Amino acid sequence: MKRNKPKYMQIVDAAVIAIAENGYHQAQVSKIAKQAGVADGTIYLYFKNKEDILISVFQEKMGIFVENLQAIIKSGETSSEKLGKMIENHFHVLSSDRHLATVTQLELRQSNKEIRLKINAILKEYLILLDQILIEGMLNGEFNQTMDVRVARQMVFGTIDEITTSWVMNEYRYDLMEQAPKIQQLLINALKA
Amino acid sequence: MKRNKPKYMQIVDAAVIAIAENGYHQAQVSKIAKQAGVADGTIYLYFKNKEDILISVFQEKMGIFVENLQAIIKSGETSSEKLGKMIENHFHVLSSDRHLATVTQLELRQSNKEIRLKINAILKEYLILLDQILIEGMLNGEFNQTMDVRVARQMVFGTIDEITTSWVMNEYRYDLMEQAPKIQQLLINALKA
Amino acid sequence: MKRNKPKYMQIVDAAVIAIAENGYHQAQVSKIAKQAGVADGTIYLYFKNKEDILISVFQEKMGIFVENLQAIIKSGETSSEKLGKMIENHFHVLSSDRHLATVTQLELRQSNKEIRLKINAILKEYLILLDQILIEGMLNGEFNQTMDVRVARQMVFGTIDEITTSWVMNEYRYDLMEQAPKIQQLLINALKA
Amino acid sequence: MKRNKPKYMQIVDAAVIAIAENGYHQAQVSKIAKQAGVADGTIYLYFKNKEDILISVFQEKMGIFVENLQAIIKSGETSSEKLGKMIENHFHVLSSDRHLATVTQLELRQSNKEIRLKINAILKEYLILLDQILIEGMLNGEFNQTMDVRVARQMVFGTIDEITTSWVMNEYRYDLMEQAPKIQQLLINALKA
DNA sequence: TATGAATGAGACTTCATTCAT
DNA sequence: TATGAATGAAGTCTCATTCAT
Repeated sequence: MKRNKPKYMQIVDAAVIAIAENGYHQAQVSKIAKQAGVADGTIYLYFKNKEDILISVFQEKMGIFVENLQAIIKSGETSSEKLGKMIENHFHVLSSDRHLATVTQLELRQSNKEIRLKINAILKEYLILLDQILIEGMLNGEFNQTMDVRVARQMVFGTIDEITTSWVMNEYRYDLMEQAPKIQQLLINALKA
Repeated sequence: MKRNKPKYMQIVDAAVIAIAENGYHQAQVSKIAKQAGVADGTIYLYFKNKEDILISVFQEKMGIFVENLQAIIKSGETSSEKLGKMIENHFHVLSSDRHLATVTQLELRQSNKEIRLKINAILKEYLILLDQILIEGMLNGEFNQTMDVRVARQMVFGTIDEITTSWVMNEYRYDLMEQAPKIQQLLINALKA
Repeated sequence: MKRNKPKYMQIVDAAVIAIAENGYHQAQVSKIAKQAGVADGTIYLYFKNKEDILISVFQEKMGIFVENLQAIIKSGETSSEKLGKMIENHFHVLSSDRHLATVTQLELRQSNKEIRLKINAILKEYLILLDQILIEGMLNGEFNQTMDVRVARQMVFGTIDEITTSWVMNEYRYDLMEQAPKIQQLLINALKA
Repeated sequence: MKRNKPKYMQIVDAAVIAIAENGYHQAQVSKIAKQAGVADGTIYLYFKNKEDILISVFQEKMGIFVENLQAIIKSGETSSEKLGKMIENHFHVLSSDRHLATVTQLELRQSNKEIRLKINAILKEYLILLDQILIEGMLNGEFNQTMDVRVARQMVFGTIDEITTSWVMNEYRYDLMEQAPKIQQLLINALKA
């Protein structure tokens, strides 16, 4: 299993840095290899092609969001609290790694449709967990029981994503974490029964 | 002024079609020229370079949104009604032109950071109008007077944008206009005093 | 029609020289372009890819053999004389253009199976004409009427080809044309009734 | 002496299979190693480089032809009979090992000029034996005493080689051995006094 | 002897842009 | 204005070979 070998994550991390610092189209395989401290050819012992690196970046990093969110869901609080914690977690992960934030919010979106479809498939796992929170809240009476879950999920994710992207495009000029309470309030207001 | 000559819009429209049909990275200048019925070189009599075509596409098409929204704002209804009409207008324009929807929601986002910054600058005009609606609603007591306008605007725009993008990625399988009332309800709920 | 434009043959001829002088695997597209006095990209206005250049080389040059052989067949002599003239023509064309001889006898044979299959298809036209001579000779009683035409054709072509290849591999050290009468005699002896 | 160690022939045989099954350019050292059941690096304990493997393949396999032909020459029959037996032997060896036939007739010819020169040097031993048969036949009056031995040899070898190559390119669709009598007749006719 | 992970040079092709007509 | 043939820079990936174990 390639993913367990040390160089796999070494290259994934190098890709994040290379893409963040050079931009998607200027992050040539040779730059990623140099950043990772390996030869160009070594990349291809761990990844099928350049596309595979990019998808792996998203996959590995998205894993952090998903794992944290799974823990949040199990935490046995109210649905509103879970939603709030999800937003905090999302902002926290990206606040702590600006390279990653730049890559996921700006650079990786420049990839072609094929890659973006694969990225979306990975994202789906995260969105399913979000749906869980929403449905749970509807069932336990916290959230509006007549709302359309898909639309609600798109509102929540769209809001989080837009806020994060703006923060990156504004070059992290303000504190992303500080935005969390305001958004929580707005979204919970929108959803509440 | 180049913009008033007939071939200017002819090329802009051709670009929308070429990009929608071939994808951003496969919409070479020669394809746009062919679609417009002009020679490759002619493009450069009207546009500085390829980037200039793409920005012009966004600029010309965004104008429709802005003009409509200006009319909506002047319509003298409640802020909630204005917000609702804005959403309807947004969905209506994109529903009526799937090529344009594909281009703005999917393809143009593959452009590099520089182009997207310019696109964002054009978008700003639209967002300022949205801010106007929100502030007006806060002043007249319809909306929560303590909310952060920027965050509220990002929620509204992020939600609209995410819903539209999902609709395009799902290949227009459902009716976008039908989503409007649900979103209006959620968003007005979120914002209301 | 690309083939009628002057640069088409210019590139084909440059390819023969570049391959003869550098060897098949060292005849990069950039070398062919340089030899032809055009930019690398210009090659791709006339040829689909590198493979297409190589096949075109064979096709265009093989045309000379075929045209000459067609004239020989029409010349109204005995079948033996036609066979003799075919051999002379074959040797004459390659004697007069050592670059071409090197390319067809040595270099082009290093190409992959796909290219070689296409080359063989082109060669087929030549071999069909050879079959015509043989069959005619069998019908008019000059050649053995019980022989297997395919085997006879393979003997004639195999002999010519082996002699030419040896001549090239021996770096043209002897006069190829001088070999013709000896081969004519042997082959006509083999075939005669 | 490396050649006597068991892994030497193991690798040579693996190379024949790997090249026959994958084609010359797709028979990477790693594939040959895998087919031989050894590590890539082990190859280099027995062979100087990849070229050395290919030449060794030809050398080892050519040995069969040469040994058989030496026995035929010693068999004390007429020169015509010896020539006939040579053809039969040639066809028999390749008929019995289609992998080998594919490799010698098609794949190995894709190698570069340098390798083919070395292969030709190995082939020379075989051709010298063929010359022996021809000269003997000329001296004892069976064959035409005025013919050019080199040309005659090229005719015989060129014919055999062309017939075998065609058989391989036609994917062994007909019986190679059945061709032998026809060729014997044609060639002996060509050579006879 | 044997392994196999790591190396790194090298080439085909695309496409935005130019400029002679 | 309009044309379109020509330009040429630039990047992904393969694979023979090495060498530490």
